[in-house]
Amino acid sequence: MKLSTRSRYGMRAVLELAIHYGDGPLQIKTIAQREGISNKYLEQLVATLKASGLVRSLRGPRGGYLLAKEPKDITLREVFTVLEGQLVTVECLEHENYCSKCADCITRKVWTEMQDAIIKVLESKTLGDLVKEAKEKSDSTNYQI
Amino acid sequence: MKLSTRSRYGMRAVLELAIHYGDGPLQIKTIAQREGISNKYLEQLVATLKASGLVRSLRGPRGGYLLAKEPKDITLREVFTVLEGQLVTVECLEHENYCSKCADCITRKVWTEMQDAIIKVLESKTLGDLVKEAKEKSDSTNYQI
DNA sequence: ACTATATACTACTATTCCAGTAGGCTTATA
DNA sequence: TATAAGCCTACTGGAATAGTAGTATATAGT
Repeated sequence: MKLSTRSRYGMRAVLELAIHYGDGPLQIKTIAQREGISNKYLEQLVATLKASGLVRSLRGPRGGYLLAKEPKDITLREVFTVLEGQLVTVECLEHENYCSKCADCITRKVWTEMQDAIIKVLESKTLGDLVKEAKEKSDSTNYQI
Repeated sequence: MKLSTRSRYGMRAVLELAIHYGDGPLQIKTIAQREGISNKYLEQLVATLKASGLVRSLRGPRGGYLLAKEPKDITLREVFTVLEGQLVTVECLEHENYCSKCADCITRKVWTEMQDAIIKVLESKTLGDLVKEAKEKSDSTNYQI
């Protein structure tokens, strides 16, 4: 059960957009450089985010990407779901089929609880919260210098 | 983020062992048949479980597998960890490296919380609990018949 | 109008992991 | 000693991951 780079890179990129929310568009190459991610690969990830409506873009020189909503109005669950496809640990959680195996149904309940726990964490946080954390962090860093 | 069949099959197999704890060894083919899993594939999964010490085996005719401990003394976390390798969503949660990227560290904190939530769920349940659920379930089923 | 700079779109690819299959070897019981 | 179990190793098709590459398109500034 590992997170793919999709989720990790994607979440970081979105956080960058959130941190610079209100400063005009941010370009792929800027984010990619800053986060040490492949330019072209990130382009594809961001395309997914754009398709979902979470992010919008401006083409041409001085263009780039922006969050479509305020950071405080975007939960991590939204971002994660877009990046990771669906937040489903087992298929049968979605397709409500009849299930003949007893042990299967019991364990399925476990997976459901696991999934709910994940959702709860992601739902409880917005990009705004992360931005705040990031700001606090850089503040304390500056303090030490 | 999908569960592999390793975890799902493995957990179901272990639950079978737990349900029949005290009844002598249970054979691979029995479990595989009962759960609709490939015989040979399950054999490999159970081998992992045995290597971890969670399960022990008896060779020869009338042999099979048994839980090494009482169901009530085995948490789902133990089982899951053995099956899924490590319960790590991101590498850097383990390898405590210096991390130069700000957004990375912030998101990393999110992944940590997510992982902790998963662990909490799995740690709070033992195989004994699942056995109880399974028993209750089959009881109520019998009632209806 | 031209040019530079950005996104948009599509196709390809190497590598790894998943989910098995196959088959011979070893051990213990009846 | 036959046979029924686990033990061990190798192989394999297919899908997903993590990219790379190249071209098309839009637009801001000159």
